[in-house]
Amino acid sequence: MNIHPKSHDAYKLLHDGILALGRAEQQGIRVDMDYVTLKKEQLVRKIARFEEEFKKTTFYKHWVHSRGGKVNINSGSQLRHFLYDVKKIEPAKLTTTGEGSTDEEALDSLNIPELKFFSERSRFKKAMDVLEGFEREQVNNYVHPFFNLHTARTFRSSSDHPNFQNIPKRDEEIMQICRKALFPRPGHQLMEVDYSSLEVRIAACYHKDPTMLKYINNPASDMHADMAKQIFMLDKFDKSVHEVLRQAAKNGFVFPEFYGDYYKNCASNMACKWGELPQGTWKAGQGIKIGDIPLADHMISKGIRSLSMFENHLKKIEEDFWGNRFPDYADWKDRWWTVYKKYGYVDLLTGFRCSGVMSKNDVINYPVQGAAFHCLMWSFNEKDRLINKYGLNTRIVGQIHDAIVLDVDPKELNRVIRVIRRVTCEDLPKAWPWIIVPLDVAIELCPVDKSWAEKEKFVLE
DNA sequence: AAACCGGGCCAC
DNA sequence: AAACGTGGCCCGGTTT
Repeated sequence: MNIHPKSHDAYKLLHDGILALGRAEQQGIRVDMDYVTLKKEQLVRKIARFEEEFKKTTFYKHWVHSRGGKVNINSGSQLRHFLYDVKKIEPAKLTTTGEGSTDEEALDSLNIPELKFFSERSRFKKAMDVLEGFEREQVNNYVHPFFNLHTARTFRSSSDHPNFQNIPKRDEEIMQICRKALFPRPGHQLMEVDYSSLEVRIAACYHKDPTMLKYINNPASDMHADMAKQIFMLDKFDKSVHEVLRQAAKNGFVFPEFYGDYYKNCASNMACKWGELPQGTWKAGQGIKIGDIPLADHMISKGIRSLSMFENHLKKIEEDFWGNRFPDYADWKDRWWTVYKKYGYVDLLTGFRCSGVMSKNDVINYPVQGAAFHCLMWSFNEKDRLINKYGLNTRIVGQIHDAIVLDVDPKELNRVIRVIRRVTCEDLPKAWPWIIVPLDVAIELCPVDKSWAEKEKFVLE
């Protein structure tokens, strides 16, 4: 892995970047330590309650008995041994080294109700870890997350102490607990600017697939809804009614396929993890409603009567996906792999070079992931330069791969939004002509003096 | 006691 | 060919 020897721009991007990121690190994000102290006390009690309930179960008592009285509730290997060696349950899922898995999904499919206390405990334990991280790293009520440009194989960034790039978001309750700790400076407001579907758009700059370019250029079109229609065999697709199916198609098929997954994994994952599909058994009456009909009945009526039939169905859809829908994208993947095998490296559109031992999936993913982040980095640098040039009180405080987080002076709000839209969506494509797709950002804003949990969509009037 | 590793889980 | 890409952190368990 190295930088393309001819690319001065690539050096400059990182040199400017490390300075701009350093200023964000120095700025920091305010932590409400009174809240952290109070919330930690509540969490200690909450975690203890789940633990007590769990310890009352016969499942736990058997576990303790099997070990002669000593169980560590945090020990996955002890749980694994008890489930798969002592009780001789067939693991629903294996780890990479072939052991029985004890992750939430695996435990769920064992249908052991007592384990619910265990998984609930884990959720709040996670929140506890995040708050303890903030507490440990704060100095005078500010955390200063580090942003590294020298650690990721893809030329992305990483963050640590504390990691600003993996604070819980999707589990609403856990998100609230964690993000209620983070505040702007007094009198200011936090703002997040996200590039919309950045990796998909940057991938299109490499492969230039006409169908994908059409999807990107036409905001009324919807690739994931189209795939949901095809996968679930629906003639018409009402997005508001079928949002669950759209998400299932997006997260269970389209993105995994882009990353290099294939139909077999997609089929079994979709059947149990996404879209509330029936658990592989395809029993009539199961699943969400399509009109008045449960999804399972709908699929059965279309001739998909079992998981293996669904697998075969997805196999055909995959062939159509790469063979007919995005053939130029598929060609690009093959070409890229051929180039790597011949020369031993692939070059990013941003002047960097990935070399070393890579799989085919690596070869198609690294350049996209890296170049997408570099778009963010360029915008970050330019925004930082303008804040300094104009002498604003607003500060950039962090970055999450395709998003910038700012601590905004409300008096400067309109100006900041204007500048950031111009920099991210207009100036960047002018600076980098290889960007042949429109870029778009979504802005979220917290009220003045409110925490990061209070983010709301900001709509330009 | 430190170093290392696998597994799990959070983010994009 | 290969079979989901990139990170960081916590934890238990083992090796050094």
